[in-house]
Amino acid sequence: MALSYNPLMLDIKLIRDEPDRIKKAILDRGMSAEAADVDGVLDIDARRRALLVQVEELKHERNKASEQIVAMKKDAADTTAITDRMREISDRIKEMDVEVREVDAKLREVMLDIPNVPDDSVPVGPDETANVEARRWGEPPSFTFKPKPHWDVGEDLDILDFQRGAKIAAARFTLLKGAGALLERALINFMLDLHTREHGYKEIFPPILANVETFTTTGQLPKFKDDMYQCQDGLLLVPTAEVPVTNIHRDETLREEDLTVNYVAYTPCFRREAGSYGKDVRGIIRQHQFNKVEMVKFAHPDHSFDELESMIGNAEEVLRRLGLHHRVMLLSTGDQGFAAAKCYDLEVWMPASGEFREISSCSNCTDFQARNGNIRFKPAEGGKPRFVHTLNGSGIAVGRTVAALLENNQLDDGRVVVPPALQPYMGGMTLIE
RNA sequence: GGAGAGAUGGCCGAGUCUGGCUUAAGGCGCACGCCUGGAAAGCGUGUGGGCGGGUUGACCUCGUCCCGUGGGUUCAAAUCCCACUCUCUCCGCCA
Repeated sequence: MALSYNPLMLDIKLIRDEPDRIKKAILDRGMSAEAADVDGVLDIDARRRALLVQVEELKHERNKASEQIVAMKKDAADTTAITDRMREISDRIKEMDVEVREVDAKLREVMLDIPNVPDDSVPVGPDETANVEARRWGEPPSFTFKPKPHWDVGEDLDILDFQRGAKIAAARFTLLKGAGALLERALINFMLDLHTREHGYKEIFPPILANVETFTTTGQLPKFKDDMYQCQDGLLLVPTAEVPVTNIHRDETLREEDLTVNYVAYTPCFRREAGSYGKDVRGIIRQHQFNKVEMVKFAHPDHSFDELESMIGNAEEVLRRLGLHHRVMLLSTGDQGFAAAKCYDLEVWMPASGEFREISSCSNCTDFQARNGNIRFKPAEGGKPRFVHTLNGSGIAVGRTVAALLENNQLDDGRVVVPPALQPYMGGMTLIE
């Protein structure tokens, strides 16, 4: 009976008030006006409101008549005439309720195509060529020999086993052995300890299967269904901890004084990687299953962009402690995700290929996901609840960190140096050999 | 997997059998006011959210919807019917 429709991505009122700004944002992202139909949204929204006025008028009439019938019954009066009339009105209401529901569904459908509005500080451009380097840390290591790609380093040390990973599961699954498995586990613990003890995050271990509502809040559904592994009972494997952790406070109203809420979670992540068949076929850069430590923040709208700076800084700190050369890229309008208002990528140096590779991505989704998931806070001063801003970022991708360490820290004899920060997590091991 | 019980506002809890002055009783909590040297007690007032209209800021005001979720019956549903979800108790199975 509830006519309110929930998942809207952008604020419909914002589209009503500033349609031109939204249209510009869509073009800046390199999307076509057909792909994200602002005028269509406005049109359907107007129809919806006109319909609501009519049907609510009828409902008002019905409620009044109800009181009247009660009074008449008390006087033992004949109510046939009025009930007959109300029968017709009720039928009409039922029809219109159906119409409203249809229009709501239609509105939701077109709204789902409208992306978040990029922040003013985001460089405008069509794709990654317009990204801006924010800063760079360290120096690329120098080698007296030709550095091997990480898959060769790993296989020669017998710590990565691609053949058996494929035998057990499929291509893009890798078996970690011995010091490789230990390194993976050490990195997870190192990252979690860093973020919980020094960066003020609360540790979470969420479900790794989640339902459709959860996936809808963060925007993976309905648009990216093909990249998700689906299980029975309507559950899906999470592609990142962002999905379950952002949903912790779905349909909740937080207290303003509790913001910012900082969570960090280690989970395995599962991605079908549909449509990336040719890419990164060797090594562990692109896997169907990989481990990731993820940071999630629920922030006050006034501070969310400061929180984004702090979050990317927290991700960078992982690489600094491991001594890995890296740079931070501010993504352009055309390269950032659908839900993001602003996004930094953290890229680590890979000496074998001589390029930087993404190892973390930190986004401020402003109120985009919060509206979807109805995640709000009550202002301490009183007044209506407002939507929080949600942020998420890798802190960082574990498998890619293994790859970076194997390549950057390899010696000419094939052994790999364990960075000091990691040694306590590996039983004092200083060399993988 | 089997059997049973339950889900009502920030919380507790009545109402459901017997549909309609229920715009959900009562209590607790909270906020403000009175009282007080100050406090407690006492007294009084107020106390959710969504959507929409009123020339869209805020405030105000009017309407509508929300008693786990979704359908149905009816002039009218917290209340009757159906399906589903979740919680609790017991049994079975299990790391």
